[in-house]
This record gives sequence, C-alpha cells and structure tokens, in this order.
Amino acid sequence: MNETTKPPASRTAPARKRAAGKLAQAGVRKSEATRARILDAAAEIFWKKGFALTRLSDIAKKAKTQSSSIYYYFDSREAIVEEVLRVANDRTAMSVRAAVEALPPDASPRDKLTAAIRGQVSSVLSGDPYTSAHMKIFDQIPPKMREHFLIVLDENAEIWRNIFFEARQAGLLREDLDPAIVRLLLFGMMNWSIEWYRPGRFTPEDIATQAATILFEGIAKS
Amino acid sequence: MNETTKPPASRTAPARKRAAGKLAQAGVRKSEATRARILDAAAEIFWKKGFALTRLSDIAKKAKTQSSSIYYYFDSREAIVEEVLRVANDRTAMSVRAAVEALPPDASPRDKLTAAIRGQVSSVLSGDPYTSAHMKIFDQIPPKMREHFLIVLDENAEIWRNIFFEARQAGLLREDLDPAIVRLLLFGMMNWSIEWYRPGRFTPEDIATQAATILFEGIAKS
DNA sequence: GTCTATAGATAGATAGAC
DNA sequence: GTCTATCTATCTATAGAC
Repeated sequence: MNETTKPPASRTAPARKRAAGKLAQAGVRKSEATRARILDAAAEIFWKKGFALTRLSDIAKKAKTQSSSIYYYFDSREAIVEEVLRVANDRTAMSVRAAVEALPPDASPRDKLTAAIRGQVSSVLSGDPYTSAHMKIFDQIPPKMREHFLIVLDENAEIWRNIFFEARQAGLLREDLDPAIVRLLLFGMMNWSIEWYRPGRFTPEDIATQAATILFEGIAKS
Repeated sequence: MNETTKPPASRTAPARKRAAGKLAQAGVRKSEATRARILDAAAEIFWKKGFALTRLSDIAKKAKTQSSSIYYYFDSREAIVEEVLRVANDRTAMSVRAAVEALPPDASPRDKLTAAIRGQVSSVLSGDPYTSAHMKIFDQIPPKMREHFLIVLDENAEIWRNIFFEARQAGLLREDLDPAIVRLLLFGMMNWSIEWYRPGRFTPEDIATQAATILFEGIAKS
C-alpha cells in the first residue's frame, strides 16, 4: 500500500525467506497484499486500544486471517509494532520535509517553520492509522524499543533543529528563550493535539495556524 | 499519607466493610497505612511500566505484601488505577488552585494565567508518582474509565476556562485566536513536557516561565 | 499460505487456614 | 489482616496437516 511498508532487510521470519527464494511472481504479490492487510489492521487496532490491549486475534480478525497465520509474516507481536512505528516515523518525517521543500528556495526562516508546523500537525491529525498509532502507543512499548525509536525520532528532529538554528541566526528568536526548550514545547502543542482534537469546527490547518501564531507572536494583542 | 488517599464512598471490598464495622482503632490505623503503601507502590509502578505491564505482584513486592493481600484493600486491579488517578487529579487541581489563590486579590489576568501555568507544570514535573502516573497511563486505561476521568478533568479545567475568559474580557487575547484551542495547545506544552523533561540545566519553573513567555509574547523579538 | 490443535506461560482472582 | 494453594481464563507462539 506504500513503499514504506515493504519488509526491512532485518526480517527473519523463516517462511518469508522461503517465499523470497521461490520468487513466485503472483505468490509474492498475494503475500505482500496479505502482509499489508495485517499491518494496516494492526495500526488501526494499536491506535484504538493501545499496545498491551491489542491481541493478535483482534488483528487477525480485522485482517481476515488467523492469529497463527500472522506468524508467517511476522516473527512476533513486537515485530509488528516495530514496523508500524517505522512506517509512522517515515510518514511524519516525509510530511514535514515535503511541506518545507515545497517552499521557494528564498523562503524566510519563519515561512519554513510555519510550513514545518503545518506538515507535522497535518500528519498527527490526518487520521492516518500509522501516525495516530505512533502517538498513542509510543510510551506503552517496551523500554528497549522506545530507546531505539527515540534515536530515529531524534534523527528526524534534525530538520527542526536546522530550522530553529536558521531562525536564531536571522534574529527571529528572543535571547531569553532556549531553542531546544522552545522546540520541545512546540512539539507538545503539536503532538498532544491528538489527545483532544476532533474533526468539526476547526481543521488541522486551523490548529497549525493557531499554534504558529502563538509560537511567533503569542496571544497578547500587540 | 494524604487526605486524598482515603477510601471513596463507593468502595465495596467486603473485608473493608467488616473492618469499618469493627472500628478497631489500632486496626484501622494499620489498615490505612498498608492501604497507602499499596497505593503509593502502585502509583510508582504504573508510572514506570505503564498500565498493562504493571502486575499485581510488582505492586505487592514494592508494598511488602502479597498479591492476594491486595484484594483485602481493593476489589480489583482497575480499582487501584482508579484511585491513583483520582488522587492525581486532586493534587494537580490543588496545585493550580493554590498557585492562583496565593496571588493578591487584584492580580491581573496575566498574573493569574502565569501562576496557573506554574502550578500545573510544577505538578506535572514534580516527580510525584501519582501525577506522573496519571500523565503516563491516562490513555492506556480502558475506555470506560477514561471517559469517567475526562469528565473529572473537564471539571478541573473550569478554573482555566475562567482565567481565559477574564483574559479575553481584559483584552489580553487576540481576536483571531480561539480561547478553547489556545487553552488546549497550552495544555499540550505543559502536559507533554513529562515526555522529555529531565532534571538538569532547567527547573520546572524555568520550563513554566518559557511556556508563559511563548504564550503571551511568542518567540519573535518585538 | 492457511488451518486446527495445542503447548507453555502468566496473571487476575478466590478459598480457606491461621 | 496475611498466607498458601489453586482455579480459571487468556494469550503468544509453535507443530504439523493440508
């Protein structure tokens, strides 16, 4: 369903190796489709019920297969979560990057930061099961896995650090504010929005706009 | 250990009714102490491991008792979580209220809002096992329970709504911002801070100050 | 690739002695 | 109030037929 859902090089499910060895054209396609169905189902259920309350049987049911069949595609329950998070990270990072790169090359730091906020918020509030699941389950996963994805997240935060650095160089950032703290508080505004946002009077774009307004100018009338 | 840890009227553990009937003075005291130990232990483990990964045996071990003994004090694992969240809500609400009420009666809306932010952030980042557990496990609990506590949270948010209303009346709030959205984005800055904050270069007060600065004036040099 | 059957492990909860 | 023993349910994961 998306190039980011293809199996990582590290996959070790024995049956998968067999299928790859055969290279049966139609078989590979069906296999990939089933695998994608399982992953999509997993993302949705992780989103709705959280990590620990999600049963393989729930996933199997939604993917129209059996719990035991899942093991043909994934080594374990944790391997599924890992892939869901990997896809989610890719999508969010791509959404932010795309928003920034769509700007003209001479865009100001403020334009870039605004675009990045729009990219992040629209990813968080898109209703995409992968990114939604990511927000929901990130601090429910085993510590080992969280550490791994904190590194991935930190790599993806590079773009944010660069934008803040540029903003500071351009004199956009007050001296009494710490760029790292500001960035994390901004992440709080954006990421926590999934806890309360419901489609209705406001769109994700509205939320992004209000967050950007607060970030740059604050709530006070000037 | 705290008046907010006393049993709610709705408790139904049969053994507790018996003990209350006897009114054995020393017994009640020992009983309360053990109950508090269990609750404290639960809060800490819920904080560190999350809702679903916390075992009754973990709690029992930390509280120096047995899993089965816990059932003398609580009807179920969920009853323990419920009480931990109840205490956490009380403490945070009290922290915010206390900060605001410590101000002189003629304090400005901005002073009040700043004080409320300080109260909330200091509660979230205090390291208190109850409030920390609350932030960690709130979206890991069964939906029924979450709905219940969303109502409690909303009642506690009354003070915030009042402060924002006053601020708007006083002309402190830009017309192009929605007060409810602003309040929720502010909650994001404050509540999400537990995801990244570690004691070190900055104190919770520093974080609150930076959040308040952003909220009122934004990051841009004026 | 999918299905049935089941192993293996764990944890919440209860019974009842003391 | 606490302890030992145990029931019962549930879930991940594997084995092996088809």
